[in-house]
Amino acid sequence: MQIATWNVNSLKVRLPQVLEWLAARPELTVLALQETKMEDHVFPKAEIEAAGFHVAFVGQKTYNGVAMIARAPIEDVQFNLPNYEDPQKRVIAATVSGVRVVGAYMPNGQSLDSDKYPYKLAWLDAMIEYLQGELARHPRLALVGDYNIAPEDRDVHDPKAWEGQVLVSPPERERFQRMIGLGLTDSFRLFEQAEKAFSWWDYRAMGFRRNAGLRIDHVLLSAPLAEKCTACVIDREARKAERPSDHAPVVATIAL
DNA sequence: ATGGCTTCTCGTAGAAGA
Repeated sequence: MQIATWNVNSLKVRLPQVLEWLAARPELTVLALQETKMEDHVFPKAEIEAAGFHVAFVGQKTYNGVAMIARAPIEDVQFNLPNYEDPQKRVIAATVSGVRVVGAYMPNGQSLDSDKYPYKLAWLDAMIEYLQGELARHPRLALVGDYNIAPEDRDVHDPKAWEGQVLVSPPERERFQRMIGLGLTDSFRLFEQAEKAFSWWDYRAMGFRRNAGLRIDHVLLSAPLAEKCTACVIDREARKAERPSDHAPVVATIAL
């Protein structure tokens, strides 16, 4: 099976790209989307189902919003973190083909001196606590999405320039490592990868052309899945599209 | 690249993203 994640930065704008991308990947089992930026009553459910997919979603106007599109039924859907009261729609979890898939749009944090930074850290703490229970219930678990954390300096185009900034700060990275400590594996690092491999590039300053990016979108796998993972790739081609999202999809292949 | 795009909105400027 293949599990993918993609921050589409508005599904309204990106729906045609998403459907085209899925059509070109018949092996793809489930795709988690972030930043759909739409309320549920305007979500393009009918279009996605007409294309032959199952879909589940939760969103809000302007910000956040997550969804899951799959070729197999999407079962036992849960929205948001049950242990964290939050009006922001950032989490969708469901079982697809026997795998518990947790799709998350983790907070950005804005900057270290912003109110959004302590929110980010508290949110990540709640996610970690939630994952402990989920991993106990679901041995086959994938945590996918936009983490808004570049785990290591090699995930940053210019570590010196980014030092101490949000997305790379030690408290954020420590929380990423705590997720790893729960028994999850960063599937991307199971394999030899090109240097300077990123999943997000700034729209400004020719970020993509200069490869001035960050690797902040991840597919983390529990041990039974990591053992059977045969590939994890970032699809840079999607970032070359007309009107692209600033994020590229990440796809993990698991021999299940 | 020092914030230079892109998206959104009770819109036409400002906030937010990362």
